[in-house]
Amino acid sequence: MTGNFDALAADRSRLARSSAAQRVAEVLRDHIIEGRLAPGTRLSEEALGEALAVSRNTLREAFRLLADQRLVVHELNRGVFVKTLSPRDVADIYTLRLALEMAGVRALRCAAPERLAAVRAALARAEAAETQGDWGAVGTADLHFHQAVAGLADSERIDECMARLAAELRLAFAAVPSAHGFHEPFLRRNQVLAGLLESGEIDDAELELTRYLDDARTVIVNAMAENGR
Amino acid sequence: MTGNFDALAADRSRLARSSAAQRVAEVLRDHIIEGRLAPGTRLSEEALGEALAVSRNTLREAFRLLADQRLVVHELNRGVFVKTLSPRDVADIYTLRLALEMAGVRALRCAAPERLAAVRAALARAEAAETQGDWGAVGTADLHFHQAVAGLADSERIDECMARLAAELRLAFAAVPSAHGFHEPFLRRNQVLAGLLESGEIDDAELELTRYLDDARTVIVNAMAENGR
DNA sequence: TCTTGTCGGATTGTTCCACAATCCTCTAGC
DNA sequence: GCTAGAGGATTGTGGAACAATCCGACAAGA
Repeated sequence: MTGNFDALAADRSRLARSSAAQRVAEVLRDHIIEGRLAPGTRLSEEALGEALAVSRNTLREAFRLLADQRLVVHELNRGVFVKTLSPRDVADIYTLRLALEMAGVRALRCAAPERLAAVRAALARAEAAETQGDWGAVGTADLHFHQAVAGLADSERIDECMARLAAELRLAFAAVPSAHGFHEPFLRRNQVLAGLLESGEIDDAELELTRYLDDARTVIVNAMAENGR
Repeated sequence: MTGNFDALAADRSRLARSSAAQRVAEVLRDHIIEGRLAPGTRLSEEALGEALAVSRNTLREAFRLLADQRLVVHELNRGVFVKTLSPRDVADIYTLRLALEMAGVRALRCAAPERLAAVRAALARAEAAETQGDWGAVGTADLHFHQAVAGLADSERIDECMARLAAELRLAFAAVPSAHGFHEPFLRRNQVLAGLLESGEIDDAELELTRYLDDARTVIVNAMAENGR
């Protein structure tokens, strides 16, 4: 029998190389998330293939990957377009977010409290970014914080869903004019929520989470209504 | 201004033509779900392309679509394989299911009760299938019932997640030996759950749903443990 | 006998090209 | 002003070729 290499198996993911399609998808993803590719932009196969020096086939595979993450939409015989979020989409995203994060909070009822380490760490990163005035980083940490909350449910699929939602949320964040003004109050409430989780006040945490997401949704939807038209 | 054709817009999806890749994915999906392609089977690009009379390019696109639905897994330079569900996967699926269906139930607290129509309809189909002794159809109706429960949340994304989970659950159902023995008790509990929803006993419905999913998970995991080895 | 190095076949990853199918725009005609 | 149709541009699909990679078999050495 071979020795016990379970510890190594945990790092198996680091072995995974990536295909050209995956790398292309990653590049496009970053551009979309950071707003360098505006929503609604048509992604021409020929133009992009030339720009990135990959073939149309490879590019099309990358498009499929991005469509998974709902960052682009694919219309038959018309091509792929950078996703444009409607206020309805934002509301929908927050509905799913509530379901997933609520599952995390509920799981804490009968789970070891040391699972909160990831939540704590994300919150700390957000606070550090705040002191540096880097509100972009605060936004990133905020997403990680909420992914950690959902992660309390200890479910790969929930984590995957949240990761996808996080990418979509980036698009939504792009709609708010001031990152500082938007994130600052919610960072405070992240701290409140984390406190409730730490002290085991689950009922109150559920209530706070519900209100938190409701308020965030409202802020973004209103910002989109003003901005968009 | 044009007339109000919102009623027609609801049927817009029926207009959507489909690409060859989508049709190929559908065919493969059916074969996988019905167990004609055993879990773990390697799907050779060359062999399948010849069997279905499509090019490798098209087939690879179909594989991407199936990978989305988690019905196949793609390993770099090794190809795609029909997904093999582990007991851990089943447990994970039920964790996400609980989160999504719970969101539906909770939404009923402040939603019009006529939203229950879809739930009622799915339950009726399950009962009709039972009287005909068609336990395969009962299984289908059971999935629709629970999709309808999650649908109470009125969220496209939740519906999409549930649809995906339903496909994965088909794989799990394949693990239980007797469709009758498996579905019969859960059909009874679907009726109980529906009754609680109809009468607005939301707290009890949440409790029943939690226990229901917990029991179903246990049954399937045990069946896999016996069957698999 | 067990381990390790190396080779070769088979399969996937990627590119390139060709052509059909479809969509969009623009124009001619009423 | 509106409709119908032509034309160009783009995507959908098929096919072939080569590179990269994996896997099993075989050989060499301890």
